[in-house]
Amino acid sequence: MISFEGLRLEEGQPIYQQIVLHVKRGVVSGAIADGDELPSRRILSAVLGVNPNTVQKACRALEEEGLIASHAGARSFAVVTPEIIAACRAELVRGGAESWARAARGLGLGLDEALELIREVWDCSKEGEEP
Amino acid sequence: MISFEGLRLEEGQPIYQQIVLHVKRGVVSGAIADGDELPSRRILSAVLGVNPNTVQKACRALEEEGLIASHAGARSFAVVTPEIIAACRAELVRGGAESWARAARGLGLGLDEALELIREVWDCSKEGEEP
DNA sequence: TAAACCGTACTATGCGAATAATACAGTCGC
DNA sequence: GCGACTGTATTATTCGCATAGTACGGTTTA
Repeated sequence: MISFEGLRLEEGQPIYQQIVLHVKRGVVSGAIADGDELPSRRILSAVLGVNPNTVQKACRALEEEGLIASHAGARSFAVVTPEIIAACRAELVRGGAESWARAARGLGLGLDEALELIREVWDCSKEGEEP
Repeated sequence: MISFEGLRLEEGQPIYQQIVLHVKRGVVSGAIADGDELPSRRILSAVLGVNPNTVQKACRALEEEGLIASHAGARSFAVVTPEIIAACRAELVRGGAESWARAARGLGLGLDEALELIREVWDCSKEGEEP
């Protein structure tokens, strides 16, 4: 069963996108394997404290991207292939790195400064991680 | 006069926040100096192709943060102090670095992999820069 | 088979962002 | 002083996100 315990909803971004992102992170980190079952729409919405329609919207998006498969009437389950893992990894890590690098360059940072900054905040980012 | 030529509006984020971000980037990169005049709300809204109220909302936010000063009836101008530059720099670069580092760690990357990824996308981010 | 669960769809409502169209008062240059 | 500009405020409308409630048909399982 796919876990949504670590999902902390934040405002400023659509909830259904945060749910999609949580699944993609799980796929990339290996927490979600091929064939893993999703909680039902109703149960997941109760767990997250959001509306079932919001969960359904996220599931619809996930199915359109091929990350889950839904048989009307039965539980949905994850579809994880090496191609999907690679696609999610590229989207999540590399996409974020590119946008940050572009921003840093636009702000006048050099490569060495950027690398040093990452080194600094890397240790900082260790604090506050869940056990 | 503060330039907004390089501002390319994207959907998915409130326009007024993008305007605020553009000004902060200009302050950090040195493109905006203390006392620089802003285009009028009406002219800027025409240039960006958005509603004057949206520009006004951005200007209101900028004034509340102390980045611009507005005398009712006269042109607004930028207020750039070393403290403001430091604050903007911290908010823009370090904030982005922290969030990306946290995401990369959550995805199972190590520091060395993260640094290597930044090195890769750094060259990639050079392409597509405006002259 | 029948109850309990599942995915899916639909309409209605509230809210914030953005748009649109004004209106008013203060400042500047002639 | 006067006209052209400025910042500021107001109301109404549209759109996407989230909520709320309900309904239908398929699947599972006891």
